[in-house]
Amino acid sequence: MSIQSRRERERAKRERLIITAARELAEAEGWEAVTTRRLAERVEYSQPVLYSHFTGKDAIMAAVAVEGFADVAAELRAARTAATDPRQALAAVSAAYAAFAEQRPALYEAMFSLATDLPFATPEAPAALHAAFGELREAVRPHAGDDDLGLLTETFWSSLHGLMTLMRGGRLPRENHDRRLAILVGRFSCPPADHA
Amino acid sequence: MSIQSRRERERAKRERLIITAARELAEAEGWEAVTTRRLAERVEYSQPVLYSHFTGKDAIMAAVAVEGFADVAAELRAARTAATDPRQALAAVSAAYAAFAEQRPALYEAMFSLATDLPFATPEAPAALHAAFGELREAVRPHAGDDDLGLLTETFWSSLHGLMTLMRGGRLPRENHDRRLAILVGRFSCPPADHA
DNA sequence: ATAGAGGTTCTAGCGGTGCTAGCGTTGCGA
DNA sequence: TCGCAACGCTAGCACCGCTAGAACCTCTAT
Repeated sequence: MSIQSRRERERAKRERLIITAARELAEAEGWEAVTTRRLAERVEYSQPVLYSHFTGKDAIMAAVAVEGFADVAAELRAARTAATDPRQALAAVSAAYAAFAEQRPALYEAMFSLATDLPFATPEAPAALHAAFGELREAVRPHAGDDDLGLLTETFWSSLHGLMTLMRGGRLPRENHDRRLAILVGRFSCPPADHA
Repeated sequence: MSIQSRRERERAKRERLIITAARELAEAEGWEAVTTRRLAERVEYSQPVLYSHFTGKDAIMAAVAVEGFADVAAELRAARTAATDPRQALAAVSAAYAAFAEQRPALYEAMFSLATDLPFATPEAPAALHAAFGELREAVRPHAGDDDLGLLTETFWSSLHGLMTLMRGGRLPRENHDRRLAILVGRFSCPPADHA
């Protein structure tokens, strides 16, 4: 019993080691530099050890992504609770989201571009993901007007995601990023009084 | 002179063949199935021939992407000019954009996710790209209010892009796509009367 | 007509990828 | 102390993008 539990502990520790090594390597040199050989070398085990913990490279990236959801949820929460009025809260949360994507590009990529088999808009999705989405939803809530809150949050989140993805891919010039963000917040914090 | 021009014609024809073969293969099986070996086999030449036309696989994808810009520009234009009032025009253009992304996922991916070395927001960008952006801009123009038209268009485009990428990646459920699109159009077709 | 020159295309291979079969070792349990 | 099971390793598979150099084919000039 004791021996087995010790082994399980060591296994879990090694699994954490793999995840953080993958994350560090990705943040330092990008995901294309994260090969199973380099990752194995970094954790000082052979390649097949990775496959005793994860079904494949995708699963490792998914594990890194789950870490990221917890991080972004915390930062969004901090931004939202520090704000005073609803409009400023939306702006602050947007800025926090953008800063996260900008400062941790590889992590962001794992969360929203790679790791395609992660469950998202279902109850099976990681708790941290629900937490992050919840922060966005609370920031959006005062601006819902007649719109469905969940769908509005998804739409706003998509807009933020689009801005960050296109900017990182060189599709949008970096210089006017703040102004674009302000425009987005302005449009979403204007609840359409009447749709007629 | 004649011989040389014939050779150039044949070369150009073969280049078109490569591009369309890459596009068809990508649309049929996704870009991960487009390997230089399979592509070469499909055009019935050996691999090195590809490299006598393009600097690498990235350049082939970029060529496919440029084709896509022309296509999407045409469809956006058709949607915009068929509309009667500004609000409906914005909705129609959005729907056309979404339909394009939905029906040609591989082409869309080449345009906006892969092919990272394409010049975008500069005069050197492909003419078809400017045309596509121009269609969006004209659809957005009546809704600009106090916002800068160019930046507003970029922001709106980002939102559309975010919706489509997240949906294609399984991050958003497909079912409420139309409602999200309607929310987006509603928010952007409501020019904020006062920012105070 | 024919030999040579030049350009074009092919075969073969390099170093890398994700992943895995199967062997050798190690350390626990009887 | 000995057998066995679990574990991690070496070695290798099929594939990737890409390229050097040989082979071939066409056009030119004698």
